[in-house]
Amino acid sequence: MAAAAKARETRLTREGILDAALRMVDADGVEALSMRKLAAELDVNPMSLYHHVDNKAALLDGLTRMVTEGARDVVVGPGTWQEQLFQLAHQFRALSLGHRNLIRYAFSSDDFVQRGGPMWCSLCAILRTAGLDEPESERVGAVLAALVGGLLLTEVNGTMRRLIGDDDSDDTGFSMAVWLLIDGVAARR
Amino acid sequence: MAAAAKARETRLTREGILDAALRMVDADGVEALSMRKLAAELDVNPMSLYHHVDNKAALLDGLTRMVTEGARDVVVGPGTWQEQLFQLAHQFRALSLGHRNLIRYAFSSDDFVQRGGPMWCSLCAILRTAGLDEPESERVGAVLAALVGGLLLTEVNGTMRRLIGDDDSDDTGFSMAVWLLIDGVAARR
DNA sequence: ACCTGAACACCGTTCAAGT
DNA sequence: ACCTGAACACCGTTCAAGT
Repeated sequence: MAAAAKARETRLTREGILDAALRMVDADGVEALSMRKLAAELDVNPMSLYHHVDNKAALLDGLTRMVTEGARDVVVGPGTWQEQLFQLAHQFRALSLGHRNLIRYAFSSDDFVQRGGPMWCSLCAILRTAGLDEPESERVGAVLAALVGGLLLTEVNGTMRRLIGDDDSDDTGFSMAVWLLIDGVAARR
Repeated sequence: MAAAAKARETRLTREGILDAALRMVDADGVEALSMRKLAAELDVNPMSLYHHVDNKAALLDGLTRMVTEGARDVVVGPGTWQEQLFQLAHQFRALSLGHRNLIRYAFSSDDFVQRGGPMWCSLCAILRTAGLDEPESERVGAVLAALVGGLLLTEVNGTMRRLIGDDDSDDTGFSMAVWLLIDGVAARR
């Protein structure tokens, strides 16, 4: 109704929808997100959403796209390739922990780790400075991306915490895993 | 109705429900499983299911329990600890690929890899024969269980296939990852 | 162009009633 | 003890109507 529209400070927008949806997912998980509750949150008719988003699947896709965009500009400082790899992994960890519920969902579907995506590229770059040749660094980069991706899931879904007692602040399990990977890479040089 | 009950060769049973549910999940994924469709498949009133299963969540839980039970009796032949680790990983891979849809769901929730579970125990045993002492083999075992669990998810959700071209029959990506892990373990001895 | 209400085809689950 | 039908409170989404 016009009253509600006027009550909102601004017109309904795709960005506003995504923001509200992400807040809901962060708070209560993907399964708690419904088009109808989202509309209620925005004080809007459920059907209004469909003017800005194709459907619920597209909405969730937009959400993961939005969050993984944040990985586009992770940057590692100077240091040995081991230190760089360690830093990189921890940056991705921090990013993932910021939106655990969404990451958990996104990674169980298949498009979280992307060939040519930020994670994959950063890995390959570091591997080349480690002394791996071009084709080998591509192969190892892909394998490592998969391994780190899987590792991140064990962080966001609580497996790591259950197995090691690892926590958002205590990252011993995660760090151990990353060092193990680094040693594995070292054996390939 | 009595006719339907008589038409069924046997009375409705928890096991029969789980079997049918697993078939549906294997065929079309967890999201395609509904209590109502499952009941239709079994030629039964939807509500009859609730006499054998608490609710849908319990049903899915029972399903994962059923499938992961299969891991209870994986066995590795003789050989070096490296070969044994390699074998073990591949057995879990085969097990996972047999029920990709369910595994994908189970692992995005948090109770797929269990401390003291079959995967974790087998890993620890092998690690001790590799020469790691008791506490170290526990730590490394947990980390490795998380890593292999994550790796398996990249197999069932198609990430590995996308990154490497790995397939059910072609396991180059998976094998590379496992060897990298093995080398990482070797560095810890 | 954007928003809305009514409607459709689904869900999981409770509860009282049947056998 | 097991099964059932009706009912409740939800879903996502389409479509015709409003501004």
